[in-house]
Amino acid sequence: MSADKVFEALSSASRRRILAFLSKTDMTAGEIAQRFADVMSAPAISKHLSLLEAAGLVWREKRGQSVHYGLKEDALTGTLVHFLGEVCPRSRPFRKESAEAARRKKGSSTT
Amino acid sequence: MSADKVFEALSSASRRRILAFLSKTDMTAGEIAQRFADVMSAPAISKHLSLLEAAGLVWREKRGQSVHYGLKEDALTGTLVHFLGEVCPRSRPFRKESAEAARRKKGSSTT
DNA sequence: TAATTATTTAACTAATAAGTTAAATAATCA
DNA sequence: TGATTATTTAACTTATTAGTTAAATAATTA
Repeated sequence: MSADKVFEALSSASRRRILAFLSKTDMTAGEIAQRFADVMSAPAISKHLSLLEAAGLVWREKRGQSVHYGLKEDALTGTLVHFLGEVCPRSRPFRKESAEAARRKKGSSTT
Repeated sequence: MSADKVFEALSSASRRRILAFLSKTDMTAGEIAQRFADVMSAPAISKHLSLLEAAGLVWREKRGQSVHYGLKEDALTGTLVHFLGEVCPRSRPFRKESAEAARRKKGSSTT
């Protein structure tokens, strides 16, 4: 679950697309492979999923014949937010976004 | 300034260290090279800086003999926050971090 | 102008990555 | 058991990356 592995995993547009696809719901390897069949073979998807799992960004669970994969949102956001904290401790846009998120969360009580 | 180039740029631990080093203040290519001299040559640093600039993560300005580089925080946070929004629209840790950031910003008025 | 300093470019090497197809493994079902 | 389905592993190819040293470029100064 090192930052190295996370950023390595995120460096591929294919893997980022897989993560985005998983954001809606978890899915089997076959479903994911089918979704990207126009662009990549099933073994290629399988390798991407292994790498994503090694980076700690997805979980994997075998159920019967299929293997289900799901996003580990906390690992992803944790790493990126931590990195942002290191590199831009006082970034304006991040704080802006943060303030918005906090506002949405609380309703308009802080407005 | 594509997300592709940003994630590509961030995939290297060396480049992430350069970014973190630039977070304190901007610096000349020579100063940066000196900082990492134990681990990498000046031409290697120069290539990393070019790549970071191509990704839109740093600016470059020639002043006299030297070339100064500085972090473009907004580009970095913008890309990562946008990506998080796509992949984990309702991530808990991000919101938690967001709430903290908002709190720090406002003082303890919301506590 | 010649020498020095700062940085980048060129040419190269070694390692790694992303994809391929074919074969192996594992679970289910007739 | 044998066939089918789902997924992964193996073996391989091609392209890219990160680094190297040596040479080129550009600005400054003696």
